[in-house]
Amino acid sequence: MHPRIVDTLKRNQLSITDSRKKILEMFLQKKGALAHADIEQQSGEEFDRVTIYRTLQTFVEKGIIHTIPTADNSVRYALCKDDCSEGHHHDNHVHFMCDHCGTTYCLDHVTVPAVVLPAGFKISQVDVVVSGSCLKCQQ
Amino acid sequence: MHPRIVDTLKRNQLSITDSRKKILEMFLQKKGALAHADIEQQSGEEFDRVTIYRTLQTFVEKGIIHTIPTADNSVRYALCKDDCSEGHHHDNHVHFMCDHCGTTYCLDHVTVPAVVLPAGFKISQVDVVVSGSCLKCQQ
DNA sequence: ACGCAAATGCAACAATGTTGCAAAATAATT
DNA sequence: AATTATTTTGCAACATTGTTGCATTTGCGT
Ligand SMILES: [Mn+2]
Ligand SMILES: [Mn+2]
Ligand SMILES: [Zn+2]
Ligand SMILES: [Zn+2]
Repeated sequence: MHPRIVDTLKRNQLSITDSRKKILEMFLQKKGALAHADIEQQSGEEFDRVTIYRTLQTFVEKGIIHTIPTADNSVRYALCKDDCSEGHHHDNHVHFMCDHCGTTYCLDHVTVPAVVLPAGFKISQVDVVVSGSCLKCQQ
Repeated sequence: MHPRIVDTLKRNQLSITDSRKKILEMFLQKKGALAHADIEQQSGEEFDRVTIYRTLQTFVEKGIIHTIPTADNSVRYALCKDDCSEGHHHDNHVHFMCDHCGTTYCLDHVTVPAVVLPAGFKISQVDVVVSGSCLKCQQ
């Protein structure tokens, strides 16, 4: 088991349960975005669907993972960097989704560009989601 | 009835039906994004849910409307400009969704900024979706 | 007006997500 | 370590969203 797991849960005042350990481990290993369905498949009947929904919700609230908007409106999740905390996400990087294999990447080193809007719009968050083909799927 | 309705349908080789006329009229009047649910409510039992799904699908394919990715992963649609055509959308403008009232705007005059990705990623589309509070909801 | 092609409505289904509540697991206390 | 208090889980039931097949209806070209 990944050493950071128990640590992360404790730091966020979450009790250490099997499902939380397992789901957090998936994110630490996979190193990419996961959808609810991915987790359900990979865990293979081990946990109830509802538990997975609630665990993901909790992780998002605590700033452990963030949601990723995608062009096809499917919900994906990925690990946050350390500076996210309860109710305060700072994941202002670009996301990429491969049209071919569906893999979703957090491009941590590509920050979202500044956007200038007409007067009257107050910006709270800018999401940039790029689609195309990824490294593996280049033909 | 809006004069452009029949024209638009004919130009796209679509037969003129009640549901298509009515749904297209909603987009021409509303001047903003519509969700499937909005259309269902506004049309009030007039059409079957399935017909609305199929009409929206057809309009997207023909380049009459485009989908809008949102931070909360709900599906919205808005009118395309005239230069979109069957299978070829050119709606590369920024979208704004108000956290307060939920209204979604096409900011036609704000083009999406260029994004530079690490080598290996081939870009086919960039979506920028901004959240915040809109003109009406400014406190 | 007629016949063909396309669109619609209905039913049935699938996928995704939410809620209430009793049982089980975890954490805190003695 | 045993007991109690608190959280979390699993289950069932339900809601929402979207898809598919097929018979019926509608629109369109002749
Ligand atoms: Mn990310
Ligand atoms: Mn738009
Ligand atoms: Zn790929
Ligand atoms: Zn608003």
